[in-house]
Amino acid sequence: MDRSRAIKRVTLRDVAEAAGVHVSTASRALNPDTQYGINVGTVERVLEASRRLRYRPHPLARGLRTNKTMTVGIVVPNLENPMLTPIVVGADSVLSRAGYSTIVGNTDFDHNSHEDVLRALLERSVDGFILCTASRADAIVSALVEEQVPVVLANRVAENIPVPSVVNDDYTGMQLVVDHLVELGHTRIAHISGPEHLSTSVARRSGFTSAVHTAGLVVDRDLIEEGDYNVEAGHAAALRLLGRRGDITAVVAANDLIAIGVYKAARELGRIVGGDLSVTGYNDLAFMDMIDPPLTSVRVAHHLMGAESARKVVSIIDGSAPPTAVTIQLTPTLSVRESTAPV
Amino acid sequence: MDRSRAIKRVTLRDVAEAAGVHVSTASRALNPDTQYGINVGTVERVLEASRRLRYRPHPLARGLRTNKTMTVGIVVPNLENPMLTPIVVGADSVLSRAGYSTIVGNTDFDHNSHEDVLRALLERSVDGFILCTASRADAIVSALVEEQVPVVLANRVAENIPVPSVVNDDYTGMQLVVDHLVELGHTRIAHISGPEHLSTSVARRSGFTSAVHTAGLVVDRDLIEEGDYNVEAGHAAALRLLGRRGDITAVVAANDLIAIGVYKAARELGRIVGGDLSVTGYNDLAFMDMIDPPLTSVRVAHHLMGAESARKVVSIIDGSAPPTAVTIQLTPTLSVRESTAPV
DNA sequence: CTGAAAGCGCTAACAC
DNA sequence: GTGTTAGCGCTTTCAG
Repeated sequence: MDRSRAIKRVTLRDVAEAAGVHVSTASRALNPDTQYGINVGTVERVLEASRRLRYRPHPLARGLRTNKTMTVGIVVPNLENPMLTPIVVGADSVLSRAGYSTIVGNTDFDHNSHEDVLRALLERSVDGFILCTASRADAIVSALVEEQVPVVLANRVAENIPVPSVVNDDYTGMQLVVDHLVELGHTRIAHISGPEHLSTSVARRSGFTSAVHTAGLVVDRDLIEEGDYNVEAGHAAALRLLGRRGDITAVVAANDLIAIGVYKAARELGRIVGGDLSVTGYNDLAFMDMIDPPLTSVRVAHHLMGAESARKVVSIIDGSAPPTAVTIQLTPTLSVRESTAPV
Repeated sequence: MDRSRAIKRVTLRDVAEAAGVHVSTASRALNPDTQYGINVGTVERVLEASRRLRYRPHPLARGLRTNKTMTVGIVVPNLENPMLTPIVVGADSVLSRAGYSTIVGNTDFDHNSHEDVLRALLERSVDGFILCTASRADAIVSALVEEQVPVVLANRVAENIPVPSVVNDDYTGMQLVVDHLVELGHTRIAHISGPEHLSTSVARRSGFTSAVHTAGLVVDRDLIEEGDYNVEAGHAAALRLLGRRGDITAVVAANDLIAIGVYKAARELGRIVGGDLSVTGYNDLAFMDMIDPPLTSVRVAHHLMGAESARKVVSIIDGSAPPTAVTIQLTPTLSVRESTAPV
């Protein structure tokens, strides 16, 4: 019984008594924002006592008073997707350094709805959110922002919602890919995009078409397919694409999972990836250099994305920055590997 | 200002007033454990009011009183390791269903020490821990257990510490691997183990030697190398191993990352994986079926591992099970792929 | 500059 | 059965 109290807590009261002052004085002495009006000697005594007794403020008690919990929720569509963990880790790194704890919310598993997960976190009184789950028109995000909850979007943006976002420059990423393929001599370049309701899909798709256009190539409507961001959808889309257009020499996939689906389809159709068919991915997940053939992919600064999102949400929470609708864009690079080859 | 209060909280007081009873009565009526001694009519009225006002108890206030926060900390050595996320997701799924929130602690990044992370979580008043970070002789885990903090170990066990664990049956997993190789006719089978201070390394290694022995083969000392659980260590160990023993036809790696390191070494030495050299991994990470050649690996029920750990820690927290030193072993299976072939 | 007192929202003795 | 009271540990008026 009373297990969690086995380590008896040192309270502010203990510190105050040890320093020979009142609790309220101790409280003020310990808080940098309020210790300005306290005798230096008193402050020193309280600090010393606090150190000696190893005092740690009780987060719940403090939270109850201040209505701040020093936790932020980071919500991801699927923690098992290896593109999301670096974002979480990057965010957690910054947050923990700033004294915040990170609560991870996973939406896809168990069919937890996005809204349920957010509600649950909100009830837990998180101080703010980093959302990797926004769709382009996201009513839930919109509601959150309207309720003045500190929110930062990562990876995806939402349209017409005044909220800061930290994303990859997907448009530029696609330019890199297309330029690379054009340099290799490709002229029939296809694209398998992600679902239209996600901003990444749209940005990558328009980056693709614009780059193809700039290269002086035709952007044929039937060179574009849409699929979900997973292997199966990539597989199906590639079968459709390569089935109806035998002249395609390169497929630009909107992410690595789709690219892997393309690999499977190519194998079934007797096409050689890195031989008569070039394939590119996006995100440059771990192991993409180990698959067969190693995948040319756009490297995204996911750690930085998480870190920047965290910095942003912290500054909004502590009021040092307004929650304005800015978008921080991170610059991608291209990892060229054997899945792309000259025509 | 006062952003987080934008959504004005409905308090128990509001519910009590709406139901025409005292707060304490409302509290009792709402708590299944205490509503036994309350008029059914009263209970009904309170419940109705609570529903109507959308009352949600304030977790901090409740936690301050009860010294329970309904959060558990799950600590992993590296969230970006794809073998750990399914454990986290499996645990989170069970925990959230039981009303708990999950706080993830990541130890490796930023050189956060194991102890620092645990202390931080403990100060946040988590109700219990799921640790994927235990070493065989872990003083920190030992201290935690002594302080009567509810702890469950996942994936790895600690020796001589009375604490429940949920792990894979690594011994059996290795039997599967060795039996498979022996069936293919291999007689010079090498092993690259993980670091000795981790229980998984020891279990897999002894499973390996015992199975080799059972098959009537010699367990040569110089057929075994030790390395960390990562690609570089696997690479280095494989170079040493294959360098000194040219007759090796199969390498059993203690995990998939080591196996990938073996792939690299084999390539450098002109050996063909799946041809004149068979290689096996352990964990069967995502994409291991897509690398070149597809890796034969031991499939571990990571989701289940997380889920079982969560069930266990919850039952310890709520007192329905004692924190006895039991070990739950999960049965692995073998995913046979092209990295293993007849001699 | 510091102490006293109130109270965040809740639960749990203790009355009646 | 239900109300009264106290208090979890902290911050923050308000006095002095």
